[in-house]
Amino acid sequence: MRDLSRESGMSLAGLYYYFESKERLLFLIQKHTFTTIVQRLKTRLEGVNDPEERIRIFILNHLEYFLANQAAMKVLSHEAEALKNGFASDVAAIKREYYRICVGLLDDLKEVRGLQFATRVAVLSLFGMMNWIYTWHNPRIDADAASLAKEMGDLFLRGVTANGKIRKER
Amino acid sequence: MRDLSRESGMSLAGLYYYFESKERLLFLIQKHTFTTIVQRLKTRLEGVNDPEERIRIFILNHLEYFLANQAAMKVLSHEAEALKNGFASDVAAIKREYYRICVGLLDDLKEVRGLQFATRVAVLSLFGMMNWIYTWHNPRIDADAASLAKEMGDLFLRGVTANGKIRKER
DNA sequence: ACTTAATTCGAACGAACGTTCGAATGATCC
DNA sequence: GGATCATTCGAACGTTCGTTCGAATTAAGT
Repeated sequence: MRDLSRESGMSLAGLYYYFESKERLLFLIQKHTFTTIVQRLKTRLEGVNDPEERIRIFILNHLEYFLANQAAMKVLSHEAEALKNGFASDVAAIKREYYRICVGLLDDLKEVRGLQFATRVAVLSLFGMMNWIYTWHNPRIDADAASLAKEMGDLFLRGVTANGKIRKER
Repeated sequence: MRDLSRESGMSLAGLYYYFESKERLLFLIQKHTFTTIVQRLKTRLEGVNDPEERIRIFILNHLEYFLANQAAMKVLSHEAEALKNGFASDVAAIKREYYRICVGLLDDLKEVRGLQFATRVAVLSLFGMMNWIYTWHNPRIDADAASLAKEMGDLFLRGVTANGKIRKER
């Protein structure tokens, strides 16, 4: 809170005039963040019917937000379980909705293509892949969200062995 | 430190007889953990030459350790950057070695199979996939390390669209 | 101009945390 | 048994943190 006070220019006591506690402030940030991500995702998915393309949109939407707000997402990832029961359930509901959307996208792909895999593990692996980015992404070295979304999409959909195979004398 | 004191049965001051600071204790835990993982991996890789099999061993080794010490790995993931410069470099060296091993495994696969993909992104995506598990794995619901290693290995190597395709009337 | 409400802040409180100190206890060797 | 060293601990110190309080300042309405 003292850090926020310094950075925002408002006194420590002043912050408490607007936010009744540190926990409630964190709650508001989390709620706003996840609501925004879900909302943007829904807009982007409108009118797109191809299951694979929809999954790629999901990945791009997620990565774009994460990289645009990297510092914030780092905090949110770290404080994911910091909310006490009263606040936690509200945020958990939004997260669950987001999770369910991803499950839906994968199940659609499964049905259309006749695939067989554990959806839960696939979804959570995809989240891991995307969320972990806050630990390593360096704007000076690494590509932007669009490129990374393409690469991670290829990886998730086809794996390392099925992408960009080049001819090889044999 | 007070938590450790309570759980271990030794007094708070007693802990400081064995560990000169909280930071040094964290350093020792991190060093021991990562050294153990690397060491076990090297042993398991001996005598295995098939590049794909070697990657599957890497994944299994990682997941087994993570799930066997889930609580500990949760802390280590959270405190990854908590060490001040003096301690950090030592741990960073081991982590870098571990990272380089994984890069080597993927480059081998690339060469033998004539593949083309960004190794850095692939490795870090794989780490994300595996490390994120501490946020969701529930022993009562989810499979054990061996099954998950198989699933994540399939996913990483072939993606969701190339595994377990079932016949479908069309 | 005066009242009322909204906003802002310096200063402090109480709890938690990392750490230290000196004394007590236990073990070892002569 | 006494000297020496290792081990253990209760009690505290200094700092940081989340939070509160009362007063000061500003804005709004009549």
